[in-house]
Amino acid sequence: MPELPEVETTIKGLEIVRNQKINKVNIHTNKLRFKIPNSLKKKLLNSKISNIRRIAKYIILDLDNHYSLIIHLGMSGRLKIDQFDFTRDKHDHFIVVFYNKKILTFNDPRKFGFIDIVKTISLMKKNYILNLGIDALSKKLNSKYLDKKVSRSEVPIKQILLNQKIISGIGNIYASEILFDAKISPLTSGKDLKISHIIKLIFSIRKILKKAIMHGGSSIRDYRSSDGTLGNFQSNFKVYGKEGMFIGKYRVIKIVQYGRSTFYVPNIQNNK
DNA sequence: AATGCTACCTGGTCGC
DNA sequence: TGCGACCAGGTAGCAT
Repeated sequence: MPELPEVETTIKGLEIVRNQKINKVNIHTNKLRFKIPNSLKKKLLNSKISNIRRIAKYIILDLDNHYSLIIHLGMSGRLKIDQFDFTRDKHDHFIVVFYNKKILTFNDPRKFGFIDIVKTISLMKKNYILNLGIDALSKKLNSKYLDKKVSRSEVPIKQILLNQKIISGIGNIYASEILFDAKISPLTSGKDLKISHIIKLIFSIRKILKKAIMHGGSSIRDYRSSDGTLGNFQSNFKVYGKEGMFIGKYRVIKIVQYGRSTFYVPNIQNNK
């Protein structure tokens, strides 16, 4: 579910617990993608959320005790905020209760997400953070950087967009949407991209992701931001999940690259 | 070093 | 209505 826009939307919904102090922590599932650190509960209790931020698709909750809680939503993870009428749902793995009665819940049917806690000062040394490429919405993402990264690569651009070590934040849905917007074929090797393609690509990355954030994240099946609002970007997908539909006189087709679905319109995405 | 593939896990949908 | 096959937003870790 969660690509950069969904994570960004989730984070906005978490603002309600900024500066709130943690009263209780319940861990119902010990192992998600990784084992939840034994010390996690102890470090969270009676600490206060001092900052809420995003690094790529990682949600970072900085605490006032010099630790940071890291949450990754994986494929199906969600954070919800409840108050008063809370009942534990299936797949609610991790529940944080604040002194102001707000309740933060991590729900993840497929358990591909994870939760970690580290000293804030060593956050950037964590391998999964350290190896991330430039954030898709960072101003540092420019044509010089991207060209350097891809100009000798045989890998198709669709796959390059999914490579978090090059650009972080883009996932399988927005990769298709971005390439359609840029009129670039997903099959194009990095080395075959001209600098003009790369400039267009960066423009489309920003345009598509910002638009998705404005719409509150995507809505594949039932995506909701943490305050329960339904994201509504799905209606704005041009090609993702639209196999067989027409755009003008051309059909959207679906192919599989590296085991992932790609949707595109060959006649439009012709690199011209 | 780069790259391609599998595994992790649950649930929804589709065809029979 | 039931059952199996297949698909789904991500990425670590392995083999090549």
